[in-house]
Amino acid sequence: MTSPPPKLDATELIERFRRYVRDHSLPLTHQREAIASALFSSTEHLSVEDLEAVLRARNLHVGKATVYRTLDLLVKAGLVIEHDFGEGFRRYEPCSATSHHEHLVCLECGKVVEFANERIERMKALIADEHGFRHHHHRLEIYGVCRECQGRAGAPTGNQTATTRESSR
Amino acid sequence: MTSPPPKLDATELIERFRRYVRDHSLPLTHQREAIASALFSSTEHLSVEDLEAVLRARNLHVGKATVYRTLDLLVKAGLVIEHDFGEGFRRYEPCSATSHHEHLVCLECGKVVEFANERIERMKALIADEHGFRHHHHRLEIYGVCRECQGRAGAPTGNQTATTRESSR
DNA sequence: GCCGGGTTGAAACAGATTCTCAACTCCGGT
DNA sequence: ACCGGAGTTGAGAATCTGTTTCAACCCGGC
Repeated sequence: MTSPPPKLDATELIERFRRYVRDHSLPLTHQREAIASALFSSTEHLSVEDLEAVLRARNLHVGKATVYRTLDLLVKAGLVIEHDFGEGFRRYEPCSATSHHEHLVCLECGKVVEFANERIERMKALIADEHGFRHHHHRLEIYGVCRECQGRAGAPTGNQTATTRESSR
Repeated sequence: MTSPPPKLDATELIERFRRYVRDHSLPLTHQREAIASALFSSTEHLSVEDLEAVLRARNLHVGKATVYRTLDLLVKAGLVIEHDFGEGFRRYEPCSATSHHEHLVCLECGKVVEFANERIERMKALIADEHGFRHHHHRLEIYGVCRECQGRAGAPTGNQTATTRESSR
């Protein structure tokens, strides 16, 4: 369909993390490596819960406080991007090679598709400018129903109501 | 800079709310009127905490459960829009006359400026289409520093305190 | 005024994230 | 290899937003 989103590979990201930690004279602990490696080895948008599952599957026990602290560190290091899709918790994504991208979120199955659009990018800078804002970052998410879920939902009109998967929060 | 965002005025909104409640054979309680009126009388994006402050200032005691329930009702009635600016809590805005708009958020002082852009609107529909999504709604926020805060910048110490209410989350 | 269903509010609860603090680990210097 | 101290860890408590519970109460039709 479009370009498959190419990520920096896990080892490269780990390498950068080691360098960051060293350059800031912080200790490089097993936990930090475990968390970074677990997150970098995924191309998904992981929640803390997801991440803990990965660690558990690798037979590693890491306290949640440490998970949160390390994620903050990774974000600060610029190696991980934090997302809030309005689910009531955050998701984390390894920093991808593609400069910047937006997200399409399926309301039925939760699938997240990434896309980039040069024109929207430019327009945002323009709008910020118009209003005298110094642009820092932005957030664009489109919520809808993906092709697969549309097929599955086939029924006539009034499913407008039935569609929502009503994330409690 | 562009069009000033004209809101439906408070009395009109209250009127619609009364109609909605009546048409759904729900009781019109004092609490509901108080909450609706407090919210409608503001043009800000109020948090629940803000709203409770307004009610307190009017010497009205309303339980928070009722505040949340009434806000849900107002959202369902289409008279109020719910926002999540990633602060860890939600904000509510009286439904404006301008069909749809996006938000510029100042990272320093928290000011929120609204804007609408037809072209971005169209582009979003297009992108959803491209990826086979049935567009439901979206969310676009641009974060930056407003003109006033830019001027104030450079200065060392924190007005940061006075302005932002620095949500921890 | 009576009745009954919907509403209210205080408090308990839930889920995500942060804080606390004693024990422990990393790592540079020896 | 050993020391020491600064930084980290983890279990649990605490916090924060938001929801649920449930007995008492109000609205509105009769």
